[in-house]
Amino acid sequence: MSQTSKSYEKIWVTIDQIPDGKVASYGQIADLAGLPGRARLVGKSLRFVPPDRNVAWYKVLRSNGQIAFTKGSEQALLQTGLLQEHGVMVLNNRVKLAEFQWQPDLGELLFGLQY
DNA sequence: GTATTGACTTCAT
DNA sequence: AATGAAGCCAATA
Repeated sequence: MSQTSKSYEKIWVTIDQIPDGKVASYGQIADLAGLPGRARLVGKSLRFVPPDRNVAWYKVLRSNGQIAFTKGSEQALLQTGLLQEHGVMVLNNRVKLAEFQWQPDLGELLFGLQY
């Protein structure tokens, strides 16, 4: 097992903890996964997600609430649709973080990370 | 081994 | 609000 694949695992597990209707930023996920400063690694890892693993990549946004893809791109539109299906309002390629950013409490984190 | 790239973030214009 | 530079670090070439 390489160190990096373990990091990916932690990232994916962390993303799995984001409840429906909430979102998180790349940096936030990196921090919660025990990888402070590795925001870009989170983005990387999402390209490496195996197909058989369901990771809610669409709940991960930039630190300012914007979708990471170019506005109008196919991926951005897809992500927008998925977010809205899950109860997150998306306006002009952005989410209002004040309302929708995930604020994890200790209970949720411990429950998720024990696996 | 060096160089470039990017699903990022922050600070400064 | 918009844009750009710098910092960042693992993956690629």
